[in-house]
Amino acid sequence: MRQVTIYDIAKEAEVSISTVSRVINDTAPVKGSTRAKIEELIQKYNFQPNAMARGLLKNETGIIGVIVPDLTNPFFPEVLAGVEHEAMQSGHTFLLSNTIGDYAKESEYLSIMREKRVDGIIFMGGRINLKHCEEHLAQELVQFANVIPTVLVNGGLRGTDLIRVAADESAGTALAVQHLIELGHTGIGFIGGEVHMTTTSIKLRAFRKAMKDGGLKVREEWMLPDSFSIDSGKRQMHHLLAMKERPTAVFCVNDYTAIGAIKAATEAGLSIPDDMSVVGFDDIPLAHHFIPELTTVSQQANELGKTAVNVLKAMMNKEKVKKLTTLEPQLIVRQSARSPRK
Amino acid sequence: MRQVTIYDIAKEAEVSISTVSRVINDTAPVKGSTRAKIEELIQKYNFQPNAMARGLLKNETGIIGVIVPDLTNPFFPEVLAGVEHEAMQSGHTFLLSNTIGDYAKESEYLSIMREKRVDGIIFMGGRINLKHCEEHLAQELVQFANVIPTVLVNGGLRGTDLIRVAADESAGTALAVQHLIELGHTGIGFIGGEVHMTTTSIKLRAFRKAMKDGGLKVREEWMLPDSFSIDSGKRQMHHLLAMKERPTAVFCVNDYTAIGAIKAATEAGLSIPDDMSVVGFDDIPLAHHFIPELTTVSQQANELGKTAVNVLKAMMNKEKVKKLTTLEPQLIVRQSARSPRK
DNA sequence: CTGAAAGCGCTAACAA
DNA sequence: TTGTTAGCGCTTTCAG
Repeated sequence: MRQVTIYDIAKEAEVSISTVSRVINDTAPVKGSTRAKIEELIQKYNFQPNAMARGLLKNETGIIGVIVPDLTNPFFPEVLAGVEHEAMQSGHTFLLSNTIGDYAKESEYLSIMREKRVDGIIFMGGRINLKHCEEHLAQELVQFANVIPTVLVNGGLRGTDLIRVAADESAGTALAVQHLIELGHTGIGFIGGEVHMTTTSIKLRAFRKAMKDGGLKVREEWMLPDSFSIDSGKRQMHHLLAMKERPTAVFCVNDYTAIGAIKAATEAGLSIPDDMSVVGFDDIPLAHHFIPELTTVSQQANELGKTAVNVLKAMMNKEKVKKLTTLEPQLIVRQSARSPRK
Repeated sequence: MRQVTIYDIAKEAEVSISTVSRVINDTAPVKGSTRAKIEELIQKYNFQPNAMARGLLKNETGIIGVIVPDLTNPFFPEVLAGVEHEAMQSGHTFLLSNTIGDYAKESEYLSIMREKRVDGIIFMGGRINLKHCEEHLAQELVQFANVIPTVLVNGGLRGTDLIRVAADESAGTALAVQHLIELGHTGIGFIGGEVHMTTTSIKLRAFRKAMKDGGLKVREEWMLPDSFSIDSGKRQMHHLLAMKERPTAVFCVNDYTAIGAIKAATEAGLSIPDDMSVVGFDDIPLAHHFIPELTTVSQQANELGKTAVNVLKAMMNKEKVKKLTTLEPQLIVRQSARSPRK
């Protein structure tokens, strides 16, 4: 089914294609009667100009590429919602790619996005979360960013000056740990995350600092990174429960691991928060509805998405933008943490 | 930053652009030495052909449009993951739109997708879930589908013969209710959903039928539709708890309402499933990790996404496809439902 | 094996 | 106010 083109409209209206183009884009005055006739025809055939043809000429697509590591982790849809809201304002749509942390897939998508000539991309997860990113992966992204406006969300590439938007995870961690300390906890554990990823090492460092600032000692055997899944939270809580001495509270790198930890503790007969306090990170929508409701740290995922788009738009307009835009996390106090039993 | 074109390559290689095109697409034999030179240049400049130019010519974009109602409901990311997996196989990418159930937004996105000349779309939620869809909304979609291959997921438009892929929600509901009946429940309530939406009316009807088949009477005051949110689940459970006579089990239209219902009951001092059984629908990832773990019905969201793409691809290849492809739901027995107390 | 040329659908000078 | 024309970057005959 061939779609109708500007030629079809022009022919039937007995004008040139330029005139049709003019009424479509309202780019120059057109006589009322011809305009009316053309508009009627556009209506009649439900004509939509071909974005590829236009894009080819104007060298833009109206498409923003978004690369996320894991759509099934509710944090990302939340960011996406923010991205979409903001993108829509300016008539941008977005091309989505789920990389499941596979670097090859990231490369592939990067390549596709270049072919498609997206107007800009927002990159999350994968290589930009690595403490030590392989040189060729880093270079690939740098080269990409040389050609297409790029913003990295919650990550970065050391030694490069790619534009970044990030929540201050260090401050967020401090908030959580301080809360636990104020509640009276003295033995606090750390669960989840992967040590080779910056999002974890940042939290690890902030955790140690907050403990020290609070006059507390960190017990190395209670430092239990693993991964970001619910199961890893469970696993490490089991681990903890098997010890003769346990912390009275744990900080988890995200809400998933916190949920896992609570699950494992509950199954083992503990009551959260009476027998142990747990705080999470991210404030996913379910945190509010879990039993018990999760005390956690909000990264303002939605805001993060909006901000990323706005920075990206500024770049697309060739405006000057800050290398790093930081969002302040907030502590969300709910039910999963309270003062320890005497 | 102008990107390099096929002309740049041709010039430097001292050949015509046709030859370059040939090596890119491997569409005709090219002398080894020239091919080598060209490939080297492509490498050197990191040349990527402009997809718009190619698309304009071949009249295809390699893009699949996906319209979803609510990204923050975990059911949809799950479907998307399936969509993506399958789309990738054939080199397709996807444009995503979140409509938050806003019909105007649906229209807008439909229009954008036509402009962008996507190769096909997958439509979920919104108008195709309405029991009575306004004529102009229906017509808009029908016209769209006339021009661009379209598959509707878990919905439809009565009176039209648009291609559909859907989980058998009726069978799924029966599975859940039968399970409850086998467990020994005789008083069963129904929570959540909106009566003007087919996904709800289908479940409502199947619920009534299953009750009847099981020799049970449905109590109208226990039929409590509302919406699909966690809060609506809470609200209706409160409602139920305030009655002098209550059911011993409730069927919820989705896992969100089930979670809400459990939450409200727990807060009111009941213990689930000891004091009341609850079954959900969808089997979102968290169903497995909630406390208690949710007994629910899986719609095979991931499979739904894959199937939709495969049907769509068949349509794009002008193959004949079935009007309706059905997926069988499965009962997932976990902890939130058990036999009632004597 | 390779080049010339037409054309995909549209916009934007430049004339008229 | 309108038409003519030259591309945007690429693929694909059709001739060599």
